[in-house]
Amino acid sequence: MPRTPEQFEKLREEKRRQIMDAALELFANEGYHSTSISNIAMQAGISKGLMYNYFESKEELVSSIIDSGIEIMEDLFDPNNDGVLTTDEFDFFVNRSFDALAENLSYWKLYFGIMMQPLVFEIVREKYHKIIEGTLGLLVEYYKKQGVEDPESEAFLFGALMDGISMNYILNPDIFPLEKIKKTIIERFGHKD
Amino acid sequence: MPRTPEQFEKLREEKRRQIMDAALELFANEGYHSTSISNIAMQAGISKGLMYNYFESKEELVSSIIDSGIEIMEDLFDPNNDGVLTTDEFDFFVNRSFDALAENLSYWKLYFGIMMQPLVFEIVREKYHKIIEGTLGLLVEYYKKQGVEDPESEAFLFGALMDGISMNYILNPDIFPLEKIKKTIIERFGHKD
Amino acid sequence: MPRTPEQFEKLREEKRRQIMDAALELFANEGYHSTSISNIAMQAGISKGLMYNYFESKEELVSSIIDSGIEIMEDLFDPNNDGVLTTDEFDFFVNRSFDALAENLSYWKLYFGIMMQPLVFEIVREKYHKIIEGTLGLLVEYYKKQGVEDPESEAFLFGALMDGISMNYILNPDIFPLEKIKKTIIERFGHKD
Amino acid sequence: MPRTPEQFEKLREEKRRQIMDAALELFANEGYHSTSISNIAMQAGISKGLMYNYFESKEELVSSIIDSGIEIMEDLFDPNNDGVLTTDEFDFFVNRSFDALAENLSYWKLYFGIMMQPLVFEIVREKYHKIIEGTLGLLVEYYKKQGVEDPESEAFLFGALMDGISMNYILNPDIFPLEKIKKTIIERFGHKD
DNA sequence: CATGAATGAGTCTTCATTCAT
DNA sequence: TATGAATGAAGACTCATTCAT
Repeated sequence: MPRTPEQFEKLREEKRRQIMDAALELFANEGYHSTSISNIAMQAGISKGLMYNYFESKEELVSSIIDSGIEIMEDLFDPNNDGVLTTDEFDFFVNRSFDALAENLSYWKLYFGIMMQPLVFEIVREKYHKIIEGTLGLLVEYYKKQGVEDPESEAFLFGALMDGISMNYILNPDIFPLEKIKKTIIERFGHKD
Repeated sequence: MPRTPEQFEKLREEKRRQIMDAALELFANEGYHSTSISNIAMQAGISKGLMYNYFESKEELVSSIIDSGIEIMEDLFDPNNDGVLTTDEFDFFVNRSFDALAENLSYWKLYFGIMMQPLVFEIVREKYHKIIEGTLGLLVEYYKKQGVEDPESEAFLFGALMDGISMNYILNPDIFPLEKIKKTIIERFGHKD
Repeated sequence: MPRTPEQFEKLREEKRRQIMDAALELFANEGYHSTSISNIAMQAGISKGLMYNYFESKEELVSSIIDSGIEIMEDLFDPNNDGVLTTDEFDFFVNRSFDALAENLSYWKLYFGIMMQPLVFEIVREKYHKIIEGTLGLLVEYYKKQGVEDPESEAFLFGALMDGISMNYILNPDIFPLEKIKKTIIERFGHKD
Repeated sequence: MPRTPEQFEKLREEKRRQIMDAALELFANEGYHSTSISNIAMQAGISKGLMYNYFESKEELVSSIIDSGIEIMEDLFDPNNDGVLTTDEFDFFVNRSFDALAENLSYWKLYFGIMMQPLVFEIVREKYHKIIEGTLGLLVEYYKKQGVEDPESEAFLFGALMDGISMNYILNPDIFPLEKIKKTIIERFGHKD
């Protein structure tokens, strides 16, 4: 009695997730280039060939992982989707960002590792660019409303700070005082009065 | 007309430099893994075999490049080496840091690219850690003197900010308003009164 | 309402034919090695696994296709099976051969493609050898009766010509003047007086 | 004391030839797809990797072999290059063609094997097409001069015959009466009076 | 010192075939 | 009977490194 298409689809989705999880773990901890398909297959408990039943190539695999991370990221910003950031939303955004960072350390390791690799994955970088630009726009509007003198620079500065904090936390999660920093950020970069 | 040992040493050093420059250029623009020894030799105008006369391996080559970058970095901090940072020295440090960034973009691309690659360059990372710790110490002292409430967090924050700015500038040197940001940094993170 | 064994057998035979047709199409147009079982299954509208229910292996599949083609070929020769070729039968043979060629282009593409592949299909080749030998014998007898000086050579020549024409027509069906050539053949190689 | 560029060039050319010879042998006897780079390297007495020092890919290798065969082929036709075929040249051409066939059996096996493979090596096929067209043109002129009624068809017929003979001889060099056929060809297709 | 030919382990990928359901 | 997930052996190709000259 053969499985129904629905059963197959469900199995496929689960296995896909399983492979992506295994791959993310390895990519994050060993680097994309240093992780072989063999490694991934072993970690996922499957055969080498099976990976290609789920992903067309190593590149599509990492691209899928990144994409699925992007979705998380998108939810982070402007939760009610009205194109405007309130102070409460700003606070929420900072808090949520760092929570997400701590919760998905592997993903962010991979993300930063890839973003800093030249040439590779221009596609991925383009996707991020769009998100970043959107966010920057939101922030500029926010700082304008807050009466900041040079809102654009302020937005850049804040963005850089978020990146820097993320990077430092990723490299040294045990030492970096994320919680304290979080508060400071909100005070000094959120409410401009 | 045999050359003196000194002349030999000088020639050797020049050739080493020449290879390192070629390699840096390629590593920064194409990535470490995507750059082959062949590429480097071609770019340096020498033969593949000769490279191994100057560097034991690809890894030693990249390690040497990083090391030589570290020296530049070391000179940046605490110029008079007295273990104390004055406000003028702080300003100077910020300015010099960003100038160095703009001047040696390739090197910093490589540096960030490698720092985010796990496992591979643990050795390199250790060297950096030492420097960072030293610098952090200096900053903490500085902020203490400036009467900052939580000098340690402030030092971390400042460090993260510097990293974040560097990273953003590296990824988008044409867009990122480095000069404006530089001034803001000095105002907001240098003089605490 | 269970089916009778005969119905089963008929269904089986139909499905077999369906798979063979799909495979022939692909083998002929993409080549044997470039055609995967997946491709064939897809083209035949069945699953990969089911294919193995009807054919033991890819090789048996192609072998079956060839065999079924051989049967057509056998009917071409000596229609009344008396072991002797009359001039009318000769004419008929030439005409029928080329008609069959034009009608089953895919099959002949496959046939020639495989015949020129060494080693792989020795078995197939042996079967053909037998047919060819039989045909050659018939032709030799025919030319003897026609009073040709060296009937054996003439038979070889005629055989080579038929192959050559087939090959050229297969490679360039649009350019090759099959109809004209057909007539010439009959005139120059059929009636020797 | 390093080798001079000339020495290197000479060594390279020799090794290239050595690899091509090994590959031709295998391609001809086992088929292109059934011959692995490993096989070729073993046959040539070199390592797998070295092949790629001399040829960019398996396809470039076979393409080079074919190209070098084309050169032989080109010399066969119209030896004095005046664009006109005399009866003597026609005889010479037939003789030379079949001599070349017998001498380079491996090459012609490969050639026919590849020509009958669909899709693969369109490039190769295009090169041949040009040669064939040139030759056909020559033949048409030749038959016109000889007063043949339909010179174009005659040229096609002759071309097909040459191909067919080649094919049959390749498949059965021991049985096929090449010498006799050669004479017959010249008599029946060379001198039309 | 200098060259580039040579090696071989390792990489990604394909695909005929098997098997649980 | 029918499905497609799973396997694993094999293939083309890359590249850091060594070595004869």
